[in-house]
Amino acid sequence: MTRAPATPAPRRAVRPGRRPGVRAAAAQATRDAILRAATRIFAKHGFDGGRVDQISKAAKSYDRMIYYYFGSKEGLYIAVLEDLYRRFNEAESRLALDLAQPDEALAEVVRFVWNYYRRNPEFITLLNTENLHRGRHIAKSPRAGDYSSPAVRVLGDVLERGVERGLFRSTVTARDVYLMIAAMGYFYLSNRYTLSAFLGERTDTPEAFARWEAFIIDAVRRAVAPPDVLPPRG
Amino acid sequence: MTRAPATPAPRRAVRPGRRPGVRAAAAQATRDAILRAATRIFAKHGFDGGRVDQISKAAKSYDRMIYYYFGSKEGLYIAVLEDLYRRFNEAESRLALDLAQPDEALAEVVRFVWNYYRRNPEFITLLNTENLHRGRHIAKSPRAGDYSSPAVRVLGDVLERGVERGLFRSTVTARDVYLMIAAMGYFYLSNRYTLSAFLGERTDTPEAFARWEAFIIDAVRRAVAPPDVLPPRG
Amino acid sequence: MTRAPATPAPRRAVRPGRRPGVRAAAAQATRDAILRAATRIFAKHGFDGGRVDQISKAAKSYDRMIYYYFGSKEGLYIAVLEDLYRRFNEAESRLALDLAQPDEALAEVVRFVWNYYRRNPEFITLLNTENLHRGRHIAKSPRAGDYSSPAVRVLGDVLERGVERGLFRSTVTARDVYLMIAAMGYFYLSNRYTLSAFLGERTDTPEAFARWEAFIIDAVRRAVAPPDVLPPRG
Amino acid sequence: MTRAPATPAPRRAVRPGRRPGVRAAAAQATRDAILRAATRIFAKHGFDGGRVDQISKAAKSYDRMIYYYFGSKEGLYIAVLEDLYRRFNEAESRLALDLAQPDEALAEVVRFVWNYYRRNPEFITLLNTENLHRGRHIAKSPRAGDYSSPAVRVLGDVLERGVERGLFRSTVTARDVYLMIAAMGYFYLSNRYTLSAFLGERTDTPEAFARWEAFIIDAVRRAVAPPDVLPPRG
DNA sequence: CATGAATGAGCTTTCATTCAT
DNA sequence: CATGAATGAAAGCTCATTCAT
Repeated sequence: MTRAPATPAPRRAVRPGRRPGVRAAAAQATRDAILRAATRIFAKHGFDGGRVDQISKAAKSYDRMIYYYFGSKEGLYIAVLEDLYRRFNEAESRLALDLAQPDEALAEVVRFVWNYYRRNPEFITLLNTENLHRGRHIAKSPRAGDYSSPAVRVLGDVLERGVERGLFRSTVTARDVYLMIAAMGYFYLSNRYTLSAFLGERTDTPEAFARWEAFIIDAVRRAVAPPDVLPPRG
Repeated sequence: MTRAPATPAPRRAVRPGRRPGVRAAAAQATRDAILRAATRIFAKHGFDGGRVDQISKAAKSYDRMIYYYFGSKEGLYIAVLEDLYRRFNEAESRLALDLAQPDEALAEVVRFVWNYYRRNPEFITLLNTENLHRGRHIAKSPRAGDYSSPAVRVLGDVLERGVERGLFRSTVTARDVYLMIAAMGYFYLSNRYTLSAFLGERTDTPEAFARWEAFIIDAVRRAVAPPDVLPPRG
Repeated sequence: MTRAPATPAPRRAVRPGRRPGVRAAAAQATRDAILRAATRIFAKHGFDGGRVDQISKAAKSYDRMIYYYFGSKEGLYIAVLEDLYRRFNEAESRLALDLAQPDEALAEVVRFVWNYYRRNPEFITLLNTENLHRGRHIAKSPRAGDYSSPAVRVLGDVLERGVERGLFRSTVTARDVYLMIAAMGYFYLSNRYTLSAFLGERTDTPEAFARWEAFIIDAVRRAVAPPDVLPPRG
Repeated sequence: MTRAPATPAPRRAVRPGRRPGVRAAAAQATRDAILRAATRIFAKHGFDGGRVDQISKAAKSYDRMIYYYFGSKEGLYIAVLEDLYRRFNEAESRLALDLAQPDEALAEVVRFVWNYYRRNPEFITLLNTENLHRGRHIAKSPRAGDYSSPAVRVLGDVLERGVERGLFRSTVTARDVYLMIAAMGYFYLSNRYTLSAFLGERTDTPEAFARWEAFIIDAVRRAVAPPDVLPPRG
């Protein structure tokens, strides 16, 4: 008989409608430890480079438990991605802006995104890994559709208010501005190692970071500034 | 251990100071075929995910030849990166701009970078892979220092001319503008798969590409526009 | 990336149209040693019970070589079955009978089958294992159709001659007689271990074997004897 | 080693000398469900191929219960074999023959065995599996000796009566006739999958089954017919 | 008795690499 | 230079079994 590669049904740690007891809490702890370890190791080595036993060891658990809770290496990786998206969305949801000051609120969005990337470097490497795989794994997640960014909506409110007050031009979309913010922060951090070769200088000193943050804010403010402030071509 | 032994001295295909004969030409062809195949496969699967025998098969050669020419899987990967940088720098060097029209020249730089990324998708995935590994491999390349971007210098010339003519502000650096251009193009293409989940829309249609290119050009023009055109904060 | 379970193309040891050199001969020896070891071990422990590393060790080779030559455990098992059928058919083909003495020739067929089973116990256990799996593996063999028994044809000749001479009845088919011969020999040997429990006696002494052989011959002779010799029912 | 520890004392479901209560009945049901599931799965996949958790799942119970009731996988397998023998012996015991008609009674025995095999295919595959293991498991059963076949005794009576009446020859033993009956039925069913390859025809149609049953009956009648009816050799 | 979690050995298979013509 | 065979470590995954409520 050949081995059946069909992934067995993985256990969800806590069943709904049941108060978790001591056992269940311990189980949840095991599951969480594996998930955290996997996040770290997949972020560091990618999906192919991340070894199952490295993860289980880092979680002070056993290979077997990975299959018990997540069904397969891929199942674990998908769970890591889902958790990553969830945490990012949660963080974005907590973003509280003063809409009365659109220009400052805009800067605040930039700072939020930039700082999130800086404080969660695994966010970047995991997304890169997933994009290397052409989104194959996240596509398998049943929750793949739930992850549309709250920040884009918030940013839409900010822009709208700014337009009303004549501070912003009306021809930019929240989507494009959000992408710009994300791009400038993400790329700088994501590609810092190869950038050194291209630029011939350090890009990861506190001063360099601060300078780049200021540059992003400035560029974004200019991008949304009313159109008539731009000089004619030439 | 057979897996990671001391790397033996790899052969360079064509020894300098010797006219290549028929044999040497065949050898060069083999070497090139391997390099091309490796570029494709490492770009698709990453360093860990790319299999040696997949590469040798794709090159219609043999595993053994990879070790003959490149010493090891890592040696091959480094050669791929060097070749990648070299080709990119060559392309940048061919960039001919009309400095008499700084604003148009600036847009031309954006278009060049954006199109290079679009036409060479393996450039992006290979750089991402290398950054995942924290630049570990390219650091081993003896030619690592040679790759500072010609485009940054050219862009410096463009900006300088624009400032002279009062078209650009004098407080932005070529480095920052170049990073901005690169970031906005790179990120959009690199992260297209996960962006779908975040944005809930296609980002890879011809129209979407055209729109984003226009947005980048506009944002960059605004970033370098004289400072006094920006409205006061509020 | 998930592991690709697709079986790679296994090597045939000696390519046609090429005189085997020293290397090829050694390779063939390796392949043969694995095949022999696998025959022994699958016969002893079944397909599931037979361990890959047990086989490679018994063949004084390496696990890896099994995959090199046979692609997978299942591929090896199929090769074992093909070899088993081939050897049996070859042995049957060598069966030389004196058709001038149909009665003696018939007994000779019984002795041949019985002795083949006795001398090749792995033939029985391997067939049993394959039948446990409902013929799943042999069905995958491209040579599955080539194994119709030569002995049935030979037996047909014997019966025909006997009928002509009035020694045998004309209403039995070679197929049925062959099945009878095979059944009585095969079952006795195949089930000898559980038969002990049923019968409460040894069935594997030389005397017991000789007695059973004589009984089969007698029963088969009676089965083909002319119909009018049978007494009426009662 | 966790894999093959000393077998702990398994529980018998219902202790003798105690009226089973509700709990005991539920326990018995669990035990029976496991036994039935195990019979099915060991019959289908053999001992090595049958998975403990496949069995517990099929029985809608838990792995743990198998160890509770049967001590180990092997203990369960032995229980399956014991149950198999017991049921077969019970069925044989229910065999009621009209000794006044020995010839018909003989045919009845053939029909009984043949139909039992046909209706209980797991009987065959489980016996084959046990014979593959050289009777290792059944030898461990404390009840191994109790299973001598009632049918052999009954068959002895039939033959004796037939001899008295001059219908059968006196030189055949009940054992040999029983083996002949068993062999011809068992082999035909057990080896049906590989027989297709040898014979190049279907062996499992209703017509083929009926023909073979008739052939067995005829062959057995001829085997026990008085010796003088056989023609001289030639 | 039932049930979820834990355990660690061992399984099949794959990998990068080297040997020997 | 090319090519088939060999090598051994290690990968992902599964197994029977036990622990602890």
